[in-house]
Amino acid sequence: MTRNAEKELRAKDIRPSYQRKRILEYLWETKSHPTADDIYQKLHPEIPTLSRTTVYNTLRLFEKHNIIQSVVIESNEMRFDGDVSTHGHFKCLDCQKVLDIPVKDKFKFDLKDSIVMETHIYFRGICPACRKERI
Amino acid sequence: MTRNAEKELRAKDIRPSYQRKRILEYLWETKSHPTADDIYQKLHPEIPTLSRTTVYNTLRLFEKHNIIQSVVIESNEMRFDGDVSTHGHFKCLDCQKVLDIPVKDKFKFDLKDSIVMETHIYFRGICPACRKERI
DNA sequence: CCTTTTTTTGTATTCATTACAATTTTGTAT
DNA sequence: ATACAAAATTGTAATGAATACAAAAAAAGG
Ligand SMILES: [Mn+2]
Ligand SMILES: [Mn+2]
Ligand SMILES: [Zn+2]
Ligand SMILES: [Zn+2]
Repeated sequence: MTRNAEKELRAKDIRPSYQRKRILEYLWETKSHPTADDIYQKLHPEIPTLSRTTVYNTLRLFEKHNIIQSVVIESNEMRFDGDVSTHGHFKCLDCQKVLDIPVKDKFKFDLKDSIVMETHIYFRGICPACRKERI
Repeated sequence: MTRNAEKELRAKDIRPSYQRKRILEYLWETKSHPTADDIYQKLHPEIPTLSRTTVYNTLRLFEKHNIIQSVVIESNEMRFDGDVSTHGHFKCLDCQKVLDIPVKDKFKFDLKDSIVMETHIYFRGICPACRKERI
């Protein structure tokens, strides 16, 4: 099942420009949780006129429409995720990668008097690959 | 039970200067999860010579020694917490306050191949007080 | 005292993000 | 196709939290 960026953008009343389509497609195909600049660096060769501002604008637009979500772990880098389902993240302090962590939704918090709009769970530590390398 | 900042700093081999003591005491007595600048604004009248740099330096030093923890919810504001126990946070999108949320540690994630050093859980939404005001 | 080490301070710098205005592209009607 | 209006993109300037740096002040140990 391969998703259609153009259709999904139209469904949200967002004009499917080439830049927007490629940014969305890239977020769908990567699991690296890239920063805005990562996305710019990746797409710039393919779209030579691409501007960083467009990347930032597009990401903000997509997030507002719940097409993507931002992942904030370090205060100096906002990462983006094409998977908007509630799931956790693991940031490796060694290789700096951010990995997905499945979250069992059994886990319920007692926030009865609040309105919860977003749930964020993340861990920091050493990922399996880096742990092995340490022997 | 009122904690002694001077003693606890000495125990970690950190010289208990007046600035350091007051920053730590303030983080213990407030539950607001202040930013570095909040702390500066609060203590500046009492310590007229206080520098923002000292606040930043001190917070970084304290975090490295696990005396405090930083709470990152928005990518443009690092907040600080004198409570280093694992607990969740709730950021109200209305009044902008960050509240503590008790986290039952029954909740276990299957991260068997990783080394987990930090666990962070936070929510975004509308806090009980703001919800009431909305009638 | 004097000397060395540590801490604090003010200023300069960095860098991710946002603001803004000009240019380009797209959509629609003539 | 052409003309015009609306929307998207772009480059540059501005913002602001955090850090780097070096000088000044304070503390420690004789
Ligand atoms: Mn993810
Ligand atoms: Mn807290
Ligand atoms: Zn790793
Ligand atoms: Zn509120």
